[in-house]
Amino acid sequence: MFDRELLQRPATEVAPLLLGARVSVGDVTVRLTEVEAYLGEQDPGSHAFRGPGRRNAVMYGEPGSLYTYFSYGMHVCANVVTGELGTASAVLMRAGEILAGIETARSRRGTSRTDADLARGPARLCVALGITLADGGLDLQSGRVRLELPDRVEAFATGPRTGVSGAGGGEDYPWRFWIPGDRTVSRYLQHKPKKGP
DNA sequence: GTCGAGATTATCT
DNA sequence: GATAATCTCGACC
Repeated sequence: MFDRELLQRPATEVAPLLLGARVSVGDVTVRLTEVEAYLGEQDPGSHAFRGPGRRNAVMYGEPGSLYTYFSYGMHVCANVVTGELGTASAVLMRAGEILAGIETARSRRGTSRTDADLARGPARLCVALGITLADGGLDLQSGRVRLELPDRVEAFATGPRTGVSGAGGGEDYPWRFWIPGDRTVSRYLQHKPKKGP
């Protein structure tokens, strides 16, 4: 199913609902196991914090669109745009489990050894699905990239965002959501225990 | 299995 | 010119 009204809610509410959702591109289908919420201009960790720009314009647009961006030069990451028109909230798809088209995904990601690695991480997910910058702004209901929401809400866990530099990371923004116990959840996002006194 | 450091380019100031 | 919502690789247990 694809409920656009559901996607008009703030990213922090939509994010847990996207867990277990299926994303399909061509022959490849992925089940989302980890996502992260970004609340636009009120969120210091968001690309939209400093206002609209060429890169993040899609985030201000229709909920249910695909927002793609380049990070660290070589990597592409994909978001689902949420919130009402004019708000810059979005949910970053961080990891997933390949349900179909695993051979296509494998051939695109020659470096992965295990199947669990194929879509573990935002950039890997995009490579496995074949999402590029050219797919940014597409409609997730009718475009090349399809999103299908789960029938039932999965059990989920929350935690602080990591990978966000400067303000916006840490415990003040516990907007990371994942399915507990899933092996496709990125390891470096798990709680890092510290050896302390 | 886990941990730590380096690479690389679109986008914005 | 600085910045970044990351990945890969090598070293170690």
